[in-house]
Amino acid sequence: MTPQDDEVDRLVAAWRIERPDLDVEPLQVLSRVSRLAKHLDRARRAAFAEHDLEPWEFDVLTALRRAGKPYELSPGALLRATLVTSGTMTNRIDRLAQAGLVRRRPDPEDRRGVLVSLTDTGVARVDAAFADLLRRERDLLSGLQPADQRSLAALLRLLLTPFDSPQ
Amino acid sequence: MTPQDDEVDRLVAAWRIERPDLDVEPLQVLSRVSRLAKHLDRARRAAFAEHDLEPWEFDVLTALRRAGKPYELSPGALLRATLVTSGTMTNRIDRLAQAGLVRRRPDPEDRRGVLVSLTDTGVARVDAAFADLLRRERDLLSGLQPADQRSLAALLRLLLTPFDSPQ
DNA sequence: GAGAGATATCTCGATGTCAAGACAGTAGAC
DNA sequence: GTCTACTGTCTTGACATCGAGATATCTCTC
Repeated sequence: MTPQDDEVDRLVAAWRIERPDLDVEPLQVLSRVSRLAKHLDRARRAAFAEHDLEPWEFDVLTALRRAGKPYELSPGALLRATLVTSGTMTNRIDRLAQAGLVRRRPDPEDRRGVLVSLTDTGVARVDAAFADLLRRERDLLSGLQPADQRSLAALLRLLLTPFDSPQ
Repeated sequence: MTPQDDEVDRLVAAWRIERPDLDVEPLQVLSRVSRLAKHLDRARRAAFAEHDLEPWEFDVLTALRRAGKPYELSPGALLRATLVTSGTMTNRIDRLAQAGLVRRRPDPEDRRGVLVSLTDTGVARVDAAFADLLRRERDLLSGLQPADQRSLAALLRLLLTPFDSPQ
């Protein structure tokens, strides 16, 4: 009934020997978050490959899709949604437009601004990829009871709130 | 007593409106993991900047430090510890060696192999940066009771085990 | 002991990201 | 109205990463 050790257990054990003077307890949570994210990235990449999408393309397209009709947001809104810098977002939009998945037009209300919207092809692609992603994510979570999933989500939310709520 | 909403709550709510046909529950856990990892990366970058270290440098140095005296591992062991590709690891070792933080020598037991070890400077730098990182991570976790931290770690371990235990 | 396949490391080209700064346009204070 | 500070987007150059493939060595089988 003892749970199986993972890499982080080994890592923490090693630190306890090498630096017995330090309290390495925080690693139990935060190293797991980082490592899990890295594994998730790989799983996502594999899932999207079947739909001819890169993870970065998917991130932008889903942000637009979630916005609802007419599936249109400013680059600024997109970079806040995806946690990348403005230079990165410009580059992403350029390539998505070139691939025919999004369209750019000047913002009629703010002449500095631009509005980016999904094309029909873009909507279709992101819908298919998203359904597929959810299938795979459900699979990754299948080791957890529904109640455990909810506790996990709640605890993670506590950690995330300080980052997400400005100030 | 209702917990504060975070970005992921907003994201999930948006999906429920746009795609009511899909069960987006998995996002509650996995999107939080990804977003948290992204925020963590930034926090780590800031912490290491004070010690003149990049996150990738820190990752390699800590792997060696954890190995214990004589702080020596093969590039292969290092890339398994850090989840990067072999080309990346070669590049990292090159630059760390150039910075005087590690040393490379041929493996006397396997002529294909190489052994990488920390220099004294390397040990000192990683020890200082690690102590600092732990301080900051403890701070990030201060919103959680110790018992909650343990549950969170245990739940994350369950998700991580399938990735870490080969097969 | 010869051959086949596995392993360890490195090389190279392509690419996505970031940081800093440029530029145009907006908005608030006086 | 004008000035100043701010905002939104884009440009540029540097750089870390990946993936595929090259090379050398080891190991197992026969």
